[in-house]
Amino acid sequence: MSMDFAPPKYAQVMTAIQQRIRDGEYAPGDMLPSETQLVREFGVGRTTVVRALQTLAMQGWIEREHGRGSFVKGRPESPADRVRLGLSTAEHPESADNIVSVARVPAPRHVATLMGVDERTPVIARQRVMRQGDRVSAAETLWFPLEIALGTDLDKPDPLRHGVRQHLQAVKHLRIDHVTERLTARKPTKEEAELLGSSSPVLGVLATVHDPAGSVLLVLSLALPGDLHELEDVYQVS
Amino acid sequence: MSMDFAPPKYAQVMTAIQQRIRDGEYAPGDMLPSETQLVREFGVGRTTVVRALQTLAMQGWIEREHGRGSFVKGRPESPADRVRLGLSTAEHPESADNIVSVARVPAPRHVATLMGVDERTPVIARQRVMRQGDRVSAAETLWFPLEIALGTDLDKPDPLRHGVRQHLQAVKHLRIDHVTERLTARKPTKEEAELLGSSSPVLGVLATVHDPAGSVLLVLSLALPGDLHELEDVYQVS
DNA sequence: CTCAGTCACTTGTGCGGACGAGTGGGCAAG
DNA sequence: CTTGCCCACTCGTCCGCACAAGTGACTGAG
Repeated sequence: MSMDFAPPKYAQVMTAIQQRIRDGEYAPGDMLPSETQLVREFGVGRTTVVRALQTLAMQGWIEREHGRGSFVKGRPESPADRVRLGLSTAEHPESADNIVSVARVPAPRHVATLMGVDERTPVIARQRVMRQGDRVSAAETLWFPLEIALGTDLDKPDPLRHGVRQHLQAVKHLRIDHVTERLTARKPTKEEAELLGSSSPVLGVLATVHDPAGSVLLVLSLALPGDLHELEDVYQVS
Repeated sequence: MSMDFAPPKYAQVMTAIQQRIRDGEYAPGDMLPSETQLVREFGVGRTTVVRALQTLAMQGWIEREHGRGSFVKGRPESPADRVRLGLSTAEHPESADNIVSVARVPAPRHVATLMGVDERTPVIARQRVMRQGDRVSAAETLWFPLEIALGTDLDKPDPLRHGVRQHLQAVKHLRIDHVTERLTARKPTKEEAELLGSSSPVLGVLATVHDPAGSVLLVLSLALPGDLHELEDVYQVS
């Protein structure tokens, strides 16, 4: 007996209605069938229909007006689905040709500050580049506290085929919980300019990656040439 | 009889639990009282308790585990509460000393593209600066389609004491619904460099401001010197 | 004509009950 | 000691019902 999973009924009602909105059968502004009609159509109780509709309303698919009905709003805009630069960098797999250097170095001041350690404490610096065609499209340095890198391959110049995040999770059961990003416009450093082959302005991203307890797993510095990168963000005005 | 509003019971249960989490009575990781216990404590039906708990879970206050119980996660972090540069610019009141020029000019290419009109269509350009102490901390230009500016004071060089958003709302009942922002690093234009007194890299923000129907109310170009501005963003990793 | 009342319809909230399913501890057989 | 079963407890879902409250159209009194 396979007994394959049936999703709960309220979810079935939700996906059915979402599909009809996507298909244009229910257009924005239209009034949905009343709860009673949906009860009859799907053969479920009103509790179930109401739960489906209220969840859709919370997700922004529809609007409900007391005494009038439920109305289609459309596909919900992802609420500020900002690009997560720090995270995607930590997840990107490496290959042999994008690792520039891996070394044990004294922490520069801004990195030490973010890690909460003294300046010049030794840390692991892992420098990489991203390529777009034959042009270097980004230069990045990942800084790890020694105790994090201990026992991992993060301090070795071999490429991590599954990305930094996976490696930390698999080898030391360290989990990324949240990321703080600071973004500014600046001139590239000499090193970055050399790697990028240009000294025109870059977007500088400085991200601090934390575990659930708030400890710093790594600090990440990213230089994105302004002529190659644009960050987009859409948001609703309340 | 005043009959003042009592919030619905499920909301009362929610706020009671939220309060206890804020007060530390329920600490992160703690197991909440079971649904049955909450039913007894608040004197409501299980439906009501479940609805409260499920809503709290959706908002990120707690986690529910089938067969084990409900557990405190903590105060939910505001989900990517990004700085809304475009919107705050549209809301900022003006004063006599920060308006640089107001003129009718042909739309430059990137502005025309965003407005969906032909290049060189006449538009209103309203150029302003922001000051921090005695230094100019930002240069911005607001571009309005003629039909939007028509009948408003947007094309007059007098300061709008309540900001552009208020003015559009008050005079023409136009409402801002959503904003699209594109952000990059670049060199300032000659004009911007002159206003800013420096040609070091700037964060360039290009925001398109829409009404509920999707029409463009204005396009906004912002130049923020990189050495004065840093954008910060914190996000949770699912 | 105007206005208030009625009525059918909508959603909002709430209850009690029922059954399913996951978890974890205790207990007895092996 | 280990294994497997049972049982109490948890949350997940669903039902039918009830009443409150907002809306809008229609209707009859004035």
